[in-house]
Amino acid sequence: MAREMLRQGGRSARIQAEVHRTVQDLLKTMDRSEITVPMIAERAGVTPSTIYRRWGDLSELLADVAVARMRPIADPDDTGALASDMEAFVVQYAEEMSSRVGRAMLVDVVGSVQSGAAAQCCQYTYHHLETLRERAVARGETPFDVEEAIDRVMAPIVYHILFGDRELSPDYCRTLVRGFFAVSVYE
Amino acid sequence: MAREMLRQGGRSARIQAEVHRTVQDLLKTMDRSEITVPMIAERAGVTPSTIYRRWGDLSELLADVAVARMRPIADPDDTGALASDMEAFVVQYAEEMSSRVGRAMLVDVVGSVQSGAAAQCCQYTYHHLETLRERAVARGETPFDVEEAIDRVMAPIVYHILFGDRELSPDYCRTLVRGFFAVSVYE
DNA sequence: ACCTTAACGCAAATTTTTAGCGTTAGCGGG
DNA sequence: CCCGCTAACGCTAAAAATTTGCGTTAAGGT
Repeated sequence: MAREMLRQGGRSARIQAEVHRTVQDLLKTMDRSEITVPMIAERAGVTPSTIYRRWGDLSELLADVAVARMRPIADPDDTGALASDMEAFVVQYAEEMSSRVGRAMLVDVVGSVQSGAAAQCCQYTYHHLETLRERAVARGETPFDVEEAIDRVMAPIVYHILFGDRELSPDYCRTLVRGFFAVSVYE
Repeated sequence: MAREMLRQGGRSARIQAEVHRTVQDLLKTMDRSEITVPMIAERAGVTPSTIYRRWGDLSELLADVAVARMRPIADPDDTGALASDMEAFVVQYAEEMSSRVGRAMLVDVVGSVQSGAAAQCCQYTYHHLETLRERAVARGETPFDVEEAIDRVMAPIVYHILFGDRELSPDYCRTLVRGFFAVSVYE
């Protein structure tokens, strides 16, 4: 997530927004491996050195853009019950992330050792699951352990996306969720 | 894994071995982000163009080296019982892969879209687990589902390594293994 | 309104990557 | 065992990307 900006407004913010938008546009058209910093700079109307100084290199920039895209814009859908809430959330997550660009985003985020992009990314999913949990509690349903949900449901999905060793059908996702609720094996 | 070599012996093989060895040496000394192709080429005694032509770019080369390093040299230890076999295997895997270079290897492998490095990598772990399963069957123990083991045990470990959101203590690994054997939730 | 300095643009210097071309040597056939 | 074919390499020049120095612009505080 780049570094914390000391100056958050004005020109600096405009450039960040423009560069982000340009990268997202390019990702629609071409493959991640074809994108270069000078290419982004030209389309965004900035000089390459600005990008290098601010983000360090291409992979950091891509990771920054990825976490920004993954930032939740809304809470998960409320379907009325915990099981269906989580099912919907997980299926949608798998669908988005198993796409060509989705996988690339995960790889970029995970590849960003610095800048805490990886940490930020899994904070987002943690937060979503926490929302589902609180919602369940408010409904009077028996809650669940968020960390266990990550291990039992999210982790397998991410694993298969990254290693590409298995198709991620909605059915498979639902099986994971049902297995999770069927029995808790922690503690 | 580069591309299939049409010529597998002689000079070509020597160069591959020398480049691999050089990369591994460099990874001990410096960070992955500081390594460059010309740097590798010089130390390995080859011209950079050779590396570019053969591996394409740095990330492909690093992924190639990573899978080569991850190639199993021996079967997992035989401790006499399935549960302890898997415990030992998983704890060792977590230890190796959560290290600085181990994590970098995973990232490189996962980042290598082409070349099937990712597929090869998870084939290795699949094979190891399959070995444990066959061994268990031979002993007359109740076998287990390898894919379920990947989902329930390996996936969480890889997830936490890549996102760095949790310490991977041996205790945590053992909890995963015990939870896996305590109950099967598939099918 | 003024001051400080983070962040930028520009351009030169450096490094990395690509591409052309001649040479070396692995491997199969005679 | 020797020969021919060509994959793979080395070398070099050109192209592209990255780094760096320095002057300029404009946030954000006083």
